[in-house]
Amino acid sequence: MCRTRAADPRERILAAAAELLAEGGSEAMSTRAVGAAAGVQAPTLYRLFGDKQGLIDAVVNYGFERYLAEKTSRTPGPDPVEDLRRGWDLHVGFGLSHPSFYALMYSAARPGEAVAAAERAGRVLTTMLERVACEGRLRLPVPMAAQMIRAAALGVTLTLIAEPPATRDLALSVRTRETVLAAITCAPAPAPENLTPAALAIALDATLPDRPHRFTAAETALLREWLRRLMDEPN
Amino acid sequence: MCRTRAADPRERILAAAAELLAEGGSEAMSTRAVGAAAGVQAPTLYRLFGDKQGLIDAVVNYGFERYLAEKTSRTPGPDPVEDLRRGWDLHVGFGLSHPSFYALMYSAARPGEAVAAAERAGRVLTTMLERVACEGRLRLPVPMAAQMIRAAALGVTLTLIAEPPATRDLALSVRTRETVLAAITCAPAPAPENLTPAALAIALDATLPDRPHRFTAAETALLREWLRRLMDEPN
DNA sequence: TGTACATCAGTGAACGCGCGTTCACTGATGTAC
DNA sequence: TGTACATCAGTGAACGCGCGTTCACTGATGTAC
Repeated sequence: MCRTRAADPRERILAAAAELLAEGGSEAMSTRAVGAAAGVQAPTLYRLFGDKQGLIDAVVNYGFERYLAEKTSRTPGPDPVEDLRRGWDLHVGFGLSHPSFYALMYSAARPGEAVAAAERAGRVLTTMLERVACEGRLRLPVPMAAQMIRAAALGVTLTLIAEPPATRDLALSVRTRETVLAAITCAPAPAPENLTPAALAIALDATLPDRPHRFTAAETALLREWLRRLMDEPN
Repeated sequence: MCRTRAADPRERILAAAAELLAEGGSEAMSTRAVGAAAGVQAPTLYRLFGDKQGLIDAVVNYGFERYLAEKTSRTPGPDPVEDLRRGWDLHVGFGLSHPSFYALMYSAARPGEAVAAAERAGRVLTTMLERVACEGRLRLPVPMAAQMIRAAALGVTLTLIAEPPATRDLALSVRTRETVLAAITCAPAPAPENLTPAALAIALDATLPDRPHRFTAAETALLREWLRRLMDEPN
């Protein structure tokens, strides 16, 4: 018996759905089309993924995972700001090479709930920013910095996706990236003048565990409040 | 005969469609629902708007127009950068108060074609930037600056829309706005040190008519090429 | 002023399609005795 | 080792719905003579 298809129907379905999504956008990924392309009857989809939304979530994760896997290792480099730069380019690159996946992941404004893959990417960003903060090189609190980067990268990626590939100009991405990074971070060397109270407060806030050793909950809360007050100090 | 409805069916249909769109998003705006809400049979829609897409375009324009109308006059102020700021806030404000309209206008990634309203807004932005350029205060060529502002505003607006209204923080918008504006423009007073060759080239390029007086087409093209080369001069 | 007719914005009803989903059943696999 | 039975991943076929769209017709309005 020659087997031209993966034995595992789950894998086969995900691959078929991913291809339909890549070729024809989310509209092309109907349950019927997926079933037909994977050589599987409708109830199989429902047993494996619950419902259509479950299938969508699974297939977006599948595409994102595969994109990450084909890229270089995610081990952090020596310069955390350089890591941010690489992460930005990875984000934009994924959007441009998989626009339908990207749209489902980020711009399909389903109320409140984010796709698992997007949340994972968000946590990676937060980790990177905490490393920057620990070096005293972050000018903003981590959540604010993360939100700014994410929003700017989203806008740039969607803008470039909307552009016809012929006129697409990555200069928009590079320029916006550098603008945002410059606004968020300080110079590479932790020069003394960058170790402002604000930068140090941000660094401390990012380093602090949820409940520091020998601190009560109330003390921790007050400390955090003070740190946050310091973050707004002018340079 | 009491008439509780606008006499003009076109107006009635647009109002009904806009309400459906605002309440239930683009899915709720089916031709049948619109017809029922406006008290009109299906063929009337098709005679007035051609097809569903025509209706969508019309209703998005309708919503955008009404939003603009209820805002203050669009007369330019003395400081063109301040106008950019106001325009940014107008953009974000429209997105937050009319998320479904906004999604159709900007993020519904239909291949290539933009909605008329979005194009109009884009032209307003370009005009504002040209005024900034004419004062020698633009660091980037107008199209690049426009694209950066638009991309950043898009990302910020979509991010805030995705946020549940309770945790929405306009600080993201303000911070990103100022970051981008600072990267794009120079100081308010046209201090001599800002009148770099690059800034002046940008100003000249924006001021220049399509075919300057007593210039041939070839001369104009070459001049523009040189100006563009000057724009990349480091500060 | 009155009649015949063209125009056209609307109505009422239906067409056909593709969708997400589910019902009843089959056949292979593993397990208890 | 052999039989009876439970489990469960799959099949084949259908349900019912809402969608965009269109057909054939009506009744009001304006116009020519």
